[in-house]
Amino acid sequence: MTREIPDIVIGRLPIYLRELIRLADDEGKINTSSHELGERLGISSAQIRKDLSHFGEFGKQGTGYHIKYLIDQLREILHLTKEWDVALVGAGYLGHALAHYHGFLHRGFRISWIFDSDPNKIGETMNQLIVQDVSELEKAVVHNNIKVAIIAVPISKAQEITDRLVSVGVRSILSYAPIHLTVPEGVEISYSDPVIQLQRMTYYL
Amino acid sequence: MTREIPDIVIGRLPIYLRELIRLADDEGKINTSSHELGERLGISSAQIRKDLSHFGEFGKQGTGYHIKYLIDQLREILHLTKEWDVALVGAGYLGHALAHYHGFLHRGFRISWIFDSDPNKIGETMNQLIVQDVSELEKAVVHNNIKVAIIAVPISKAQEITDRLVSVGVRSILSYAPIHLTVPEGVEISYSDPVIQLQRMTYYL
DNA sequence: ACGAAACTGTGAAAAAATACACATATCACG
DNA sequence: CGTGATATGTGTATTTTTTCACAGTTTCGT
Repeated sequence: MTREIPDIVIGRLPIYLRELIRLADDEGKINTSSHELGERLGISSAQIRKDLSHFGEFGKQGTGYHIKYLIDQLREILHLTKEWDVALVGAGYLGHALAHYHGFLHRGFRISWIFDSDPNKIGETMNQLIVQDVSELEKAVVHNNIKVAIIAVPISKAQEITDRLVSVGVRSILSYAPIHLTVPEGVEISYSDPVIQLQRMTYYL
Repeated sequence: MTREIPDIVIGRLPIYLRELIRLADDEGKINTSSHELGERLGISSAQIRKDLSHFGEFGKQGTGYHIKYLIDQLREILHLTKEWDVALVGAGYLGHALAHYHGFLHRGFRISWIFDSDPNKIGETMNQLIVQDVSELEKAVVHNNIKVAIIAVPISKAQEITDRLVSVGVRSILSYAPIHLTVPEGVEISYSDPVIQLQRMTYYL
């Protein structure tokens, strides 16, 4: 049972989780089914059941899933039972937007440090946090045992910042720099480049 | 040859394009190979060749690919030979960051309109553009024949804005709202939710 | 108490995506 | 001019992912 679970399955779990929370909190539902969830997400019910079956049996035949219970299970699977401290590198427009984003806190993450190299930005306050000199990066990451970081720096600095983060123990990186980054085995990286997404879609236009 | 090309293949083309441009512009290279490109992107060379072979024969045996030529071909395939006007809906922190992002212009997109519903934001200037009342959305989209939009509004308004965009002809939507949106057949949608990406990675922590 | 309806979890089948491996072409260089 | 090194494009094999379809459980209404 606990063999290697496909990455593609892991990638769908947060989407299930997000929709389940919406079902529970916004619509006050208690139970749901793979069919209902799939309908809402544009995913087949069989796929949802198969995905969940990698981790255990969370539903009940005839009844479906108890939403709160499934949410708890998914949170455990995804290691979201604690709140992860996140280091944000880059305090430009995007860093600013991320610093003020309210969506992290209820979903398992807290931006706890913001770094920049621009002397004009260092010392500035962003949503309660003071922008730190990026030269303090390693010290802060080690000292606070940070495992998760977000990179919002220019292309030219992205690989260097990545290397520095990895060197002090960061193992999950979300990068907004439009460039492929090289990381060692065991470090997860995820990209967000709006242009890549738009370009994919214009193919169909 | 011109049968249906898998979406997953289309999704990789912009990544190839981005790296090729980097190879040409930043490193001054003239030629490359599927091996070199794959090495840099963490993709197998066979996959790159197979992907490209869906569209034609762009390389030369023994030599590889002429970068500029391949860039041009990819731009044609992805319909990036013209510049797409983009409507940005939502002028909050994120909309602000997107409005100021310099990465669109050289890669085929121009944010041409920004909309918001907040009277305090309407009329404000953002990177040369004046924030418009969202009630003008339909008129502007139709009048300027806009096909591409970016949504940076709260969850509660995302589906409504999506429906309105679609109703006036928008067919490619990039949404930053953390919610699944329903669109009719023939409309492409792409999501960006940093939390989903982070949650996927914490599984491995 | 019982039949119909609504579900799950899962082997097995089907489909899709990736990797292999090789015939063939080009180039550099002696 | 010939040889070795380097590459492509692609048919085929392999692997991965998705879908099918059904036995079995639960609930509900009567």
